[in-house]
Amino acid sequence: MNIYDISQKTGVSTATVSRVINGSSNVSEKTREKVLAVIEESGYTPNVFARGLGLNTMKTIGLMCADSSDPYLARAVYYVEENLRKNNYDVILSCTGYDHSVKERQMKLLLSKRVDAVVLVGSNYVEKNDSLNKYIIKAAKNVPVMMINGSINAPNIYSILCDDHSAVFEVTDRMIASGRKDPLYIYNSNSYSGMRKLNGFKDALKLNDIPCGDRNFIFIDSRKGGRDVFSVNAVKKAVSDHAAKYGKFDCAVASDDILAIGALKYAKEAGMSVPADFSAAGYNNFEITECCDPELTSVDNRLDVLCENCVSSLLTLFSEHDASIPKKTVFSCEIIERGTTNYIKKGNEV
Amino acid sequence: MNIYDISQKTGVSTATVSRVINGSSNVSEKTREKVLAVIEESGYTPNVFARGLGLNTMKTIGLMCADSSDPYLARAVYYVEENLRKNNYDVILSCTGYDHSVKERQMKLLLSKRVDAVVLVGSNYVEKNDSLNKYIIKAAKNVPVMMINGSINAPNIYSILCDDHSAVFEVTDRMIASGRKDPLYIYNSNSYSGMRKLNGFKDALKLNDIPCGDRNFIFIDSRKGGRDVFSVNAVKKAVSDHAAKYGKFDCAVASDDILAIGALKYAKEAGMSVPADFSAAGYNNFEITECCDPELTSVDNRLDVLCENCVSSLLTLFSEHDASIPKKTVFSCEIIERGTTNYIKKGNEV
DNA sequence: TAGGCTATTGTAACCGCTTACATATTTGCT
DNA sequence: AGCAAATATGTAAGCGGTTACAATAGCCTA
Repeated sequence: MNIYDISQKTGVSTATVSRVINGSSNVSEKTREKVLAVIEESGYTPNVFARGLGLNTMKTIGLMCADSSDPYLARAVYYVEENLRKNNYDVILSCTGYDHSVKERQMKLLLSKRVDAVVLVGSNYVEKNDSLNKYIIKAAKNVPVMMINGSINAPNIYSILCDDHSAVFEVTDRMIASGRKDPLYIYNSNSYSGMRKLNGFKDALKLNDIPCGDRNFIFIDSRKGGRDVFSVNAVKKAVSDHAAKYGKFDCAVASDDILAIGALKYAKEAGMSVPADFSAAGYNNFEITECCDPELTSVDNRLDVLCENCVSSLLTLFSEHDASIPKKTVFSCEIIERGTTNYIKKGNEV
Repeated sequence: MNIYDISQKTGVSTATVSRVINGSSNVSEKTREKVLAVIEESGYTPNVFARGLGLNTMKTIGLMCADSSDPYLARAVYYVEENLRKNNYDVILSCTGYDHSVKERQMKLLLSKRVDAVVLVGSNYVEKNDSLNKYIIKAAKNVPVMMINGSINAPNIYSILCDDHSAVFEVTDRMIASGRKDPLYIYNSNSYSGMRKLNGFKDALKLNDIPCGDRNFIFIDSRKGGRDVFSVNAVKKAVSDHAAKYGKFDCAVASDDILAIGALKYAKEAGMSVPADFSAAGYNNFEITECCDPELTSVDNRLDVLCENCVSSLLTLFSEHDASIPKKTVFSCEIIERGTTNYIKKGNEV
């Protein structure tokens, strides 16, 4: 069943059938109806390969992320897919893990499928001289690259970010304003956005004249070892070990909700009450924030907005030949206050 | 840059180049090397559309699920994608939501892309006379359909399940054995696996001569209303309302960890201590089980095993022309005991 | 009614690859 | 050396669409 069969059944040429299928205006109403009727009746579907061959596009975009089972990335994948599908684009998903050589290889595969664009989400493509980085820049010559929460400054690469720096700065600053003197920062990634968060914390300490050294940081590499390293209990142990070495802290700011919950668990076991003795704030504002007692203050980084923006930019790029979209778009985050913090300076007022 | 260019540069025919690319054995070693060298040097990539046109396949499978941001489904998506990619298959992801007409439409789209197979995950395609059901059966005539945690009995449709019935039965039975007299079941789906879980609970009550009526069930439809309905706090409220109407319960079995955590939150607020006065068990065994205090007993349903099996079955189907794989494969679950239950009959022994 | 214009339709080349079949080259034996 | 069989390579016909260009039909004006 191909376009020729349809043309035979209707008594018109394949060109006319093609015009009907593609909604060309140069077809008489009578012919259009006749053709559509036959197509409907015979259940004919155009062959995408043949079409792709001619047009060299298949309305498909490649979506790369390290691990689509990570709650944050899973949500990003969902939003991007949802928005693209609404616009009749398909998504080829490619989970790469965190190894750069794997990422590079899989991106090559994606491009060999002639995707119309590549979306990189939650990426840590930062190191300037990294081979992956160079490859991405090269690839962008053929196909637009959108980075969600990542950034490379090169032609045809666009980034969409949330203002992680400000968010962590603000969280930390409020923590200090509410009377905390000794903040701990727990982070899990040295990606582009990971670094921006880290600097937000450092800047807040600096601005408040709080000394800042090794004792103020715990790095837990969520990319290595999976759930043995990154689970709530693993984090609890890490915080506990850190405190054994450096002494107690009165609050924790974290780059992910899991980390903050690990810290809270440590605090409780150490006999501190929350938020009186120990305060904590997470990041991402996932459901898990409702699971602990008291509930976790967290940062909502508007992933839905970022993803929507990513897709609409892409569509603009596709629709207009010389369309121009911003190289970099930054959205602000929102701090969601819950029971693990008492930002209203309670400590000071009493 | 196409196969013809390569053939010109090497001085052989396009047929020979094609043979080299596809690893045909009928090429002399000398020619092969020469061709590979030119391909490598020129960075040539075969056009997948042209190839697909001839072969009518693109080594791509369609993966449908309701919501890839749901932790359970996200994990399934990840495992399936990972295993397929290892074997050089791409995955087109299609998130459908829970509306059957949308599912049907998107499955059509997937098939129009000539995917080599469709994987349906976490599906509730059960009602026999449903239009979607009929459509899937029809579609399976053209392309194999694998169902993970779903089942339709028809040619070319294969299901891979975990034994949800036994798991919930066992959880409930142990609950009763440890002294609980008044179990509540909270569930969120009337899908195929949802029903099997529900029946596991009912059977356990029956076997233990515990009366079983409306008061023993809360249904929270996770498919409607999203996080307003399905969040921990929403569940807490639902359980609280239910208890207000029917009186207190001494334990809860749930079809998802979130539900169990909601119940625990209710119990705590109602002044009960866990697990002395109130016991709970969840399902899926996600990280969230470590977030509550005490930690949540849950069922590990071996999603990784199911997904791996799904992919390897698919590969068998593709590789051998008349391959035969089981119509239905059932894996058993594992109960992970944590602090919210005291199965060792503590209650009785004291 | 011829001529000119526009709206509609048809013809056929092209997209880049695979592969059946035809042809050329080796190889192995007598 | 001569010949059959095995191996290597080439030719060209699809695969199923899209679309530039050509052809035709329909309509209006002078």
